[in-house]
Amino acid sequence: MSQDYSLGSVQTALTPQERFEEYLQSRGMRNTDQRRVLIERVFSSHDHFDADSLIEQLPRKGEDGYVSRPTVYRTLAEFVDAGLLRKFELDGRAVYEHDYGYPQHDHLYCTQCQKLIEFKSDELMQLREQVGRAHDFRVTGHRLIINGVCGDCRRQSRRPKRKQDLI
Amino acid sequence: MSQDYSLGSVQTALTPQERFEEYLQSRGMRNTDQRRVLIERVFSSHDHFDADSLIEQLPRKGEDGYVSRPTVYRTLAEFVDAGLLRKFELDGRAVYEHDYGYPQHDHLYCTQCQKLIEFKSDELMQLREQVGRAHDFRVTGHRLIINGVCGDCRRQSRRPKRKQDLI
DNA sequence: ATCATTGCAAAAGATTTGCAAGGTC
DNA sequence: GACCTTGCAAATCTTTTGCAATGAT
Repeated sequence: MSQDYSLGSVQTALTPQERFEEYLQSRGMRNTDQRRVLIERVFSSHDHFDADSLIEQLPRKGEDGYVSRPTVYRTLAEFVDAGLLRKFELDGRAVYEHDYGYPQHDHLYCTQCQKLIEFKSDELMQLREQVGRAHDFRVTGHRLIINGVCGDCRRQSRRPKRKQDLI
Repeated sequence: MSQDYSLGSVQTALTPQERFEEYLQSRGMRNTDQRRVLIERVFSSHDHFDADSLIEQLPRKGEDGYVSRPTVYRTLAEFVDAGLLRKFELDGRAVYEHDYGYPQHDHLYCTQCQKLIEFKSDELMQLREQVGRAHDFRVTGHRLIINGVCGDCRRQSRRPKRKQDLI
């Protein structure tokens, strides 16, 4: 039901479920089976995901616990609104990750295997404030993605080259 | 025909037009009226733009110099390939900016007026290498967008608050 | 003459919306 | 019972693609 916030988590009083309940009540919104199914699924593992991969993990149409595609999109937007998820764009599609109870970080993106690797940098936070000051700009957030090739992919492509492979 | 590369430009031997000619010839591709119209329009000012805003600036269907939408998309992809333009995503759509003869930089994005402000940071370049090394990752590029509110927008919203405005 | 390029129409992919039916408080 | 939420179907928005006609070398 709940999940582990290991790697660098932050002290949080409420579970995502509880936090979302609060959010709903404060807005006169209602909790439903679909919202419960989604928050359960979304917070049961700490992977990055997009709407499609989330839907793949959910019960199909006709099965118990099915949630329609529009409702998935609507609910993901609510999770972002509630501060539970963070959303960003990658190759033209929306990608989501845990926000609530999870520290600010950025990503390395392997253009070979599409893997996202998280990293934290305090210097970057300083840098963004400094740049903001220099441009009369009130900074509220940022998004940094460093592209390249991860170690695994580099090792895989470095297979011994025979004569036939050349040219 | 040509344009100024003022603000922090880099020494370049060829105009974008010439550079593109080279690119085309090296690939057995042909130059056409459409490609000439587009390169002329794209490099006549140094703004960021998306496909739609570019098309708005071009002659309409029936007029002289018209370029169809698919050709605009195809040609923008060629410009990116040729190293003339850089492409990135903003709010779900593709945005282009000059790359050829223009130095590496990043952006402040005003979430109020959608303005993009360029800035350069050598520290960021160092930081990205450092992070790469720490994660066994060969860095090939990055994209940083700092969000916030620009000075103009802050001043506009800071209108004098009278008693009635409060609460 | 050959083969790249264009414009058209249509497709595709991701996300959003109108609305009647159903569910929650 | 009031009204929020859902699922469906369809719309939207941006970008891409198949293909026959056109154009460049």
